[in-house]
Amino acid sequence: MQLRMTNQREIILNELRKSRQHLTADELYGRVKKFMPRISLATVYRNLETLSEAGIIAKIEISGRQKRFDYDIEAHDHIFCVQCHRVDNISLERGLISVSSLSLPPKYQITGYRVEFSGICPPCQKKNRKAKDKKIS
Amino acid sequence: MQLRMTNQREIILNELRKSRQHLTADELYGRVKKFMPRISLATVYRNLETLSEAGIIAKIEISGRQKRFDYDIEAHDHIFCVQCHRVDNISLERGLISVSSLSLPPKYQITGYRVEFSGICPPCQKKNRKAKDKKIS
DNA sequence: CTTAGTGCAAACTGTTTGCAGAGGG
DNA sequence: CCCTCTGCAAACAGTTTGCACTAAG
Repeated sequence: MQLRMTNQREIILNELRKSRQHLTADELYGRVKKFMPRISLATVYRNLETLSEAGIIAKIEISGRQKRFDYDIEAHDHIFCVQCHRVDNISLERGLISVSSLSLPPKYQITGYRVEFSGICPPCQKKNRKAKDKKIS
Repeated sequence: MQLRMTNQREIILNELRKSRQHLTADELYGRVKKFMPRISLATVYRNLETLSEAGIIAKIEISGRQKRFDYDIEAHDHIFCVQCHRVDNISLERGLISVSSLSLPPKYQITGYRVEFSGICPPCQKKNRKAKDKKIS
């Protein structure tokens, strides 16, 4: 089963890459629709799945209800905003953590690990400051 | 708004604690129904939400589609099985990772982090071995 | 008594799937 | 031409919610 570079697939990939963000399927759907108004959400889902299986993009499972997709397939970690759920990359030294950091090693056959920071993103910090100012005045 | 210790709440809490596992809402529903056949799944969801808001249990967001709930509210990390999605505790030295481990520090106001190992759990390893043996013979 | 909690069904969100037709290679 | 991909609608899984009734304190 070989991949075809259809118009919709190309636009989806382009939009994800140029966004430089970690978008959900429906965020991407919104962007892609501007170029291709008749595209269906199912097509976006199917392509994101296909592209991530092919290793062209990465599917990331982060706290929150929706899956997000990453244009960057290098191993790296993420930080997400607890308020708006935006996700950004962080570069945490790989190798800092290893199986040997585990006391009480589980009898699992380890395949990997993920580190996920949480916090408040700059835009939300700004929003909070404004809201607070309003309250006071 | 104060908490009442209802019968259903007590059984849910008991079952989660005595399981020593990280159960999903419907796994717990199945267990609780044995004692209280007319309980509704919505009640289980509501109570898990309430109990975790009250800090009596912990809600954990791990890879996979369903949320799981943890009887242990101490800060600790998890490992999950990529095959059966079972979740277990791991003890990773807290303090190993800190904001200062981040090169290129994001401008986030950091609130925490989670580490999630993945692997194949002992029962699944066993299952795999059996399946393989069958194939060969 | 008061008001938090319950059971039920219906709504909702995010995602997947069956199908008939379109279009890439 | 073949077979992957598409749009559409319907199905699905997990979770939440409105409502009238129940029961904890």
